[in-house]
Amino acid sequence: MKEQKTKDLKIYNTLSGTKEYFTPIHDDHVGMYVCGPTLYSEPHMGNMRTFINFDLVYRYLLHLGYKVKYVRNITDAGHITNSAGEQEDSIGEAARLEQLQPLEIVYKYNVRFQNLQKTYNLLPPTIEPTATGHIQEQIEIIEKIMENGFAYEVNGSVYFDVQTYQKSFNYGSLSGRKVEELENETRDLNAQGEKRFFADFALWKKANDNDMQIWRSPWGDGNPGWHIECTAMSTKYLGETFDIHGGGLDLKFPHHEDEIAQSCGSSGKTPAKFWMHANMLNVNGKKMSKSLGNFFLPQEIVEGSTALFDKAYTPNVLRLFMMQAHYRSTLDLTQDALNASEKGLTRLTEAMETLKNMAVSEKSSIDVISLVNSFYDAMNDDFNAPILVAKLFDAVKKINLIRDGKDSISKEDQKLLFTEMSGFILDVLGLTFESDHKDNRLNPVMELVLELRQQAREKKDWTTSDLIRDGLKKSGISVKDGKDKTSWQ
RNA sequence: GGUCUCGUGGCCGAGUGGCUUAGGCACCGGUCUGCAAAACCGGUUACAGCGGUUCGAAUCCGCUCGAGACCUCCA
Repeated sequence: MKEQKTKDLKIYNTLSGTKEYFTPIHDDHVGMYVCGPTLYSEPHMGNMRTFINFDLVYRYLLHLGYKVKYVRNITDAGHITNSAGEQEDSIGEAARLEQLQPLEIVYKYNVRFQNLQKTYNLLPPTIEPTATGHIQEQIEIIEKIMENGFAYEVNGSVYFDVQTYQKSFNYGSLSGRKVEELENETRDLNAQGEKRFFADFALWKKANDNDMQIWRSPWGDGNPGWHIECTAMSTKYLGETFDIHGGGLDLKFPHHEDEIAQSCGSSGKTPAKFWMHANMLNVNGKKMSKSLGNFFLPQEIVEGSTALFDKAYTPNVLRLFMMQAHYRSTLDLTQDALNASEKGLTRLTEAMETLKNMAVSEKSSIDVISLVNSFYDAMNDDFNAPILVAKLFDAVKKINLIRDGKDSISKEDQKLLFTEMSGFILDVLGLTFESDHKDNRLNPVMELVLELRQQAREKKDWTTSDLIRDGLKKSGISVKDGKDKTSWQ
């Protein structure tokens, strides 16, 4: 089934602005590069959304049977943020604030980031290369660009020469910008500094006196420009051209545009066939961002320690919530929406339990094949996870109807449906079916308490049974009387 | 100021020319239950406004209003 589904995958390509059928460059091998975090602080939930979305992409490609090489970089070298070199680099600034060395900062936040990946059930990329580990590769790419005449040195710094580049290539092809219009768009025209042209960007920046990270180069001591690390590392691990390049929408311009320029300027080739951009996570309609201060830390949400939410949510809830919106749409993070996903997750989980232990019939009254096909069709349409989730809930409704005897399912169909639903829920969406009852000491106690209540109920001693129920309620445990047995949560 | 995107029912959020009642949650009705909750089934509510194209538009075009993103570090 998967083989015939593989060729139907369509991906929205930012380069063309349309959905295109996806065919890997090398048979069933896929090369994917995604821009990772700059580790000057703990990644917030907005950052996580992008990583979760590309985790979905990675997981579905694997599910289809592709062999995927997934490279996601760690930016551990700070970059001077404007061309005049006035602002401190982000990592250096954090290092000063926390009175640590830059690599201590990076290491500290990398440990947290790795933990977050486990918490949110992100599959580890094939490689997570660091910028500081690839300074030499970056220098070599810069030298190639200079050899090709698309860069120039000024006073120990090297800049990409956009005007010369324009004669052979088209700067702005990804973001749909035109160089001649860019000048009018630029808000700050005073930041030209040493550059020949306002749109030129730094490939290498001469060290300042207060720089905490400095490397040697043919042009003297300094540090690499903002965009060159991605070009160096994607080239090293995936080659000059590879299948998919992903990142947050806010990196489209100038970061990804400059990556394309650097690749074309060095190898003459556009690096990726498909460019994918994940949209932003919003809070009250505004992009979650560090500078606005409207961010939640992924760990805080799980711990229930955010000021805006009055309770904790599991990583599963957050994942399902994000999967209910398409990766190219903005998504508003609200407590109501999280509550909705939380309830939905319970329903989905319980239906899977029902399906697993379901009584089967001779024949099916439902069309399992077309149900399963709808899962693939959803994901093949540019990874449309919200449609997939909707189809899964359609299946949930069927499962419940079968359980109630209003529909029936054959043994083969039951097995197929369970396998496919499990595959999509666990492997593709990355959810887990962990039990809520993790406390091994509490479990036997609750069993005992509920047994006592059951005995009271059998004696019609409602006073005692309600006393137990209400008492548990006060400690946050709700009792659910099912048809056969009583459960708790 | 420039470029671009979006505006769907109480909330989140799919859909992009003609039955999608998308889906989740909430709400209402029912089943179940000692009661309540839970669970399950069923149901209601929409396409920012105005105009145009079309046999037909939430979907295409124009205008108005509103929101957001990028142009500076950003996932």
